[in-house]
Amino acid sequence: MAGIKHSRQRDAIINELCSRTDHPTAETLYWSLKEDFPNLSLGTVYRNLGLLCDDGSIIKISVDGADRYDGNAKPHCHFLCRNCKGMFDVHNVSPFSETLLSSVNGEIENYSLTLYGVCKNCV
Amino acid sequence: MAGIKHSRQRDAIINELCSRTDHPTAETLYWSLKEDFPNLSLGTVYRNLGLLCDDGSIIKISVDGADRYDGNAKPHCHFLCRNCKGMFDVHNVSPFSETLLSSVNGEIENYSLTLYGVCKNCV
DNA sequence: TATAATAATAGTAACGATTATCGTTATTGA
DNA sequence: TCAATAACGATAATCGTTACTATTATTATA
Repeated sequence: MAGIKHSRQRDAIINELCSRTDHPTAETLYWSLKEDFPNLSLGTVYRNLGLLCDDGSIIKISVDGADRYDGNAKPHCHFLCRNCKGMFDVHNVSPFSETLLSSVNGEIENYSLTLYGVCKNCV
Repeated sequence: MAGIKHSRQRDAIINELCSRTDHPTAETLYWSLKEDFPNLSLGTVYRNLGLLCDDGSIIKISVDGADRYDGNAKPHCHFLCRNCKGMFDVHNVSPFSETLLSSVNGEIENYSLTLYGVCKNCV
């Protein structure tokens, strides 16, 4: 395999991201991994998240403030609570109606749907 | 009216934003308005866009890179071309199916749906 | 119309998130 | 085991955005 090497840090980053469903920011991941890698660098986290996004194995979600990452690369929707800032998956649903698909002037390759509101935990 | 004054700059900002459909960034608006307001400040653009978002008369769209603004505050979808970076409105469509609505653990107040792909202009 | 109160501005510094740089370390294939 | 080099940690630089402050413009009132 030319050009790509393994690293304990990269394995730990993807492992940590995929083991949680809270769509953490780079910095959140960084602090979680600090326990096992006391001198982990935030730049390393960003660099690896970028690489993983590029090869399509994870997803970056652009939101207000710091971007959040999702270890589940299969397209799906998210719900963002304006109270607790928690982001939850909304699975197994296609948001696209026939009318929507027919009114787009282009070929849809991907999408990002974020719903905003207050989650059930926050009443 | 307590606390709010008019300003030529604010009027021009909302006027410019509402007269175009390309979902400009703050900086794009800034340069467009520079002609009429040679010493307009970028901070003024940001401040007013923020105020207008707060009172719900415009919308901010979080995307990769600089945020984009939409003078049309009525919820609707967007299509972002990965080639020309153009952002187009997708009108008169509700993206929500019954199955989606029923699988959300909270009350939906708003949403942001961006479709990614290549627009017809870019083949 | 002049005046006083104050919201809004321009200019600029500061900030937070992210990316780039660079010398050192770890991984890998021979 | 060694050489080549990808990845790292530390940190500087960049970018988008917000905050600060002295000045200007708007507005209500006399």
